[in-house]
Amino acid sequence: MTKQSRLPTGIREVAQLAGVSIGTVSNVLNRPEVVAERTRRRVQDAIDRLNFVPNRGAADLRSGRSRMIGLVVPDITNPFFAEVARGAVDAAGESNVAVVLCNSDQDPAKEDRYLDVLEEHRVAGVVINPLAAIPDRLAALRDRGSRVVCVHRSVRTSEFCSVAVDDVEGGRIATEHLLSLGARSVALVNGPVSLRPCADRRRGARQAIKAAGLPADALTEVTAASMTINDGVEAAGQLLKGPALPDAVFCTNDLLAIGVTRRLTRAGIAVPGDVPVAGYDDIDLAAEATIPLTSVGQPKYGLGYRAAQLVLAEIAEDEGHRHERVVFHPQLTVRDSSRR
Amino acid sequence: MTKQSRLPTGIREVAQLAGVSIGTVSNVLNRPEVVAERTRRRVQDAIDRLNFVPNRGAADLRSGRSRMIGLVVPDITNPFFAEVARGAVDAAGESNVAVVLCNSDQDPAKEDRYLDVLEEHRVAGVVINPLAAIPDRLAALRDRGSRVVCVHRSVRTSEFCSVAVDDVEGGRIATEHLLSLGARSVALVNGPVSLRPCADRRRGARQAIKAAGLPADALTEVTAASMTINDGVEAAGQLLKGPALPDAVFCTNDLLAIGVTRRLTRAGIAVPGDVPVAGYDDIDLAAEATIPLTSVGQPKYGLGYRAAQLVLAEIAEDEGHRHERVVFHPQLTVRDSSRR
DNA sequence: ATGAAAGCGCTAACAC
DNA sequence: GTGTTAGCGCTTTCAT
Repeated sequence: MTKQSRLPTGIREVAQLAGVSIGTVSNVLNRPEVVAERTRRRVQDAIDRLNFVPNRGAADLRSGRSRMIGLVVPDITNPFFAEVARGAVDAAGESNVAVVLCNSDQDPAKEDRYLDVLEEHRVAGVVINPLAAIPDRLAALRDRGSRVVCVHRSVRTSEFCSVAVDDVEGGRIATEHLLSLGARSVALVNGPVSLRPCADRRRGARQAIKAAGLPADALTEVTAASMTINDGVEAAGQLLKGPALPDAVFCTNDLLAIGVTRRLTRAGIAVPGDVPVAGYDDIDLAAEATIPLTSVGQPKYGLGYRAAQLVLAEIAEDEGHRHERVVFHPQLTVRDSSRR
Repeated sequence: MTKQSRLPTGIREVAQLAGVSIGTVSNVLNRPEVVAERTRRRVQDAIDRLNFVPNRGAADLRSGRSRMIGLVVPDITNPFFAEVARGAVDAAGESNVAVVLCNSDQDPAKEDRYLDVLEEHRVAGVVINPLAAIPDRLAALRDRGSRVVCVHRSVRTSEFCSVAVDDVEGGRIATEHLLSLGARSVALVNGPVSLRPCADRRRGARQAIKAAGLPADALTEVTAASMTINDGVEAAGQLLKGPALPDAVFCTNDLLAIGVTRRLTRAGIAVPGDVPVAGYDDIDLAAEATIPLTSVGQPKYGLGYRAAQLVLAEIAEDEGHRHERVVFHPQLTVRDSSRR
């Protein structure tokens, strides 16, 4: 361990020890190629000996740049957003950019408070999963100099870069898979269609039915109030009370699917033997369930990673930037719940 | 939307519009009580009209303070640390302190790189789940002016504040619970005892056995190479091959417990009827398993929240601080897997 | 109660 | 190639 001087060592002490000016030290820090090899080494030695760590805040202040971005998610405790965060932090880390984590909790007031904090810190950019109603706030943020990219929520305007995954496609491939198993009728166990993802996934399911040449009523719908395992159990109850069981069940999230599977199994209906089931999101629980669940996965890590990349690129481009709308493709993982 | 001046508005433009000096503006920002009500209002008006947002970085630079802390966890994707992070971010948020998220990935090199970044940003403090070997690095960080508190890992020295949960106690209460069900022998399905938590939980289990007046060999041990569901399945296989089944099984994590339960059930052994099972960590999967799992839970959110509080307190105390070692108590949640 | 002035640690022209 | 100098936007004495 090197001896520490009590006062934080700064660029000038490095300069003094190396016998150069502070400007030169700054140069070896930021544009090493411009300084003579010999001096560069001497300065580097001083830096090492003094254990000097440059003050990024001071540099940022002076240069007008910033080595920080903000990440605003509803809740880092949600595994989906934990993955997104991981991707974003990794991407930022590669450029030595720090990520400030904010949880909006679906609460506009909280979101606003955190955006204020990010603004005060003059972050170079923000990756955000925005609440529906906040486009103006985001525009203001951008006008203040922070680049903004939206993740996993389609923004009407093309004012920002955004990255999302195609839910219509997800609904389609899940349903196609079920149909490929020979199903002629499928039940859609859905959450509130007021939620964009639920509406989109349904749209995809309908497309698949239609494309298969089946009548529209080959797709029956059960709508759950929310999207928990218990809601799935209840939904399956409805299915069981109906006139005829569907040939297959597509649930728009995994918890619903697990609930449905449990209820069906308990009623003596074999999954997948009698009725194959597919879910959505591919949460950990899907793979680890008693009957491993077929599910549509989203490239969560990729979402975050790409979003951070976009924001970093936009920062680097420094004016003259065309917004990009990246759309990822969901991916179907077939497991026992739909294996014949 | 208020009109934006193209150039970011600063304290001086506020001063000009309000007809006061910049010093006064600074005062209404930081010590409102010291400025006359009338002036305060005028300045506040100007701030609002100009939509002025103070530059925290500049303020920090000048004042030597900092409104940021770092959070270093192995992996935010791990639900345990996601909860910890949530707690830390919430606590920091209450003091309007930004949290920079870092994932060390159990990789000393990465941890080191992130600590460098935090150092460059001159964060006021760091909440960290440190790798075993890094005390010196932490000391250096602290000497550089950042307060450091360790979370969920006992640090030998009392050089830092730390917050952790008592694993010995956790092992004890789980085992006591199993014994209270009438078990006279229990199998401990453990991970590598080179891991501190595994060793501690075993110690707790032994304490419980001893306290119940049972011979030491009433506790049999199976050690798994790692701690997944599959390892649990295998461990249960060993149990089944043994001369006699134990009266109960305590697994030092939930995945092991789920694997054990599956294997036992498949072998016709009823859980909890024939053999009650308890796990550890109380992950989501525990409650949602086919047979909901009894498990020892840790106050993850609390760990993070308290850790951040400690670091903020230490920052505020500004010298003359006695390090605190906070120990949380684990809590047993009884579910079907051990319900008679 | 307010204003004037001196920096915080660094970068970026610009001279030499 | 290197040194000088003027700030970045703000806080903080110290006068007034």
